[in-house]
Amino acid sequence: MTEDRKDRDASLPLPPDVEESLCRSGGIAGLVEQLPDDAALTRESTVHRALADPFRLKILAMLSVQPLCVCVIKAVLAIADSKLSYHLSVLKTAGLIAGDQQGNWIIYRLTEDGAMWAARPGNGPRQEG
Amino acid sequence: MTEDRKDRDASLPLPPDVEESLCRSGGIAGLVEQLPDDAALTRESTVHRALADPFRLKILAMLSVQPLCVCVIKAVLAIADSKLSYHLSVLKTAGLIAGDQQGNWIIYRLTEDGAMWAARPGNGPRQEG
DNA sequence: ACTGTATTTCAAATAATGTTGAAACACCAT
DNA sequence: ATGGTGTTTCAACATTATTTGAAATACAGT
Repeated sequence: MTEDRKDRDASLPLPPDVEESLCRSGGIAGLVEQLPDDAALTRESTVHRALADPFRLKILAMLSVQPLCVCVIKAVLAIADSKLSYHLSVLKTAGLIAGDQQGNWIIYRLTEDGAMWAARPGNGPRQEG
Repeated sequence: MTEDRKDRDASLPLPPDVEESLCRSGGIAGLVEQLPDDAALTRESTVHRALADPFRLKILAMLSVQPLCVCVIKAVLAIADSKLSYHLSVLKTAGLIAGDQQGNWIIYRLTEDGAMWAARPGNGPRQEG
């Protein structure tokens, strides 16, 4: 399929170390083949963006303990309703949490994805090292 | 130390399910104790922010194969020099990559942290399922 | 229907991040 | 020193994310 794997490096001058190991990787074409496709990268960057905020990480950590209604989360975070709602919507849109209505309340819980991202090195209770 | 663990939930009305399991978690105070501290959350959100971009994830994936000079990364990403430099600086600032000068080139590689974050579910080569 | 509580939505203001092209810097070879 | 190549920095601009307070929605009890 790819006709000229190694030839493509020939077009640009490289430091010796890189040239050698790149050659072993199958040249630039070989390197590219080992990368995730763009859709996967976009999907993953979306999750990271959703996790790129301390409030949201804290929400995830809380839900990691147990499902909670908004009012408890609000009591812990001590932020305005609308602000909390915004952060919840970011997490929900990213597919990390889901809310189930129960009477007057909405109880949020981790989704399968959310649980996967919450259970991660550096996410243990309290400081890590 | 914490004098009134369970009393604090008494102040706010909760859905029965949440109230019960929250009680088992030691009330709101008990829940809070299980959360990472703010410094840890901030630190982690910083890493996620650095990973919240497809270009940067692709760079990380590339360096996960082998160390590379900027010109090779540029050839794969096909973006302007200054743009690439910006994204490299974000990753470098987050402590995920480091650059070693070698003659005219700068060769970037994953740091220990970078390798840890690059080796992650959903980061395998090509689509995941 | 009406009230009260829990939560979300909206639009406007602010802040943070990403992009661009030009200029600067660092290094090697001459 | 000069010139060429690889890479970064800068400032202006464009885009996107976050915060805020007010208004809206949804539900339960009366």
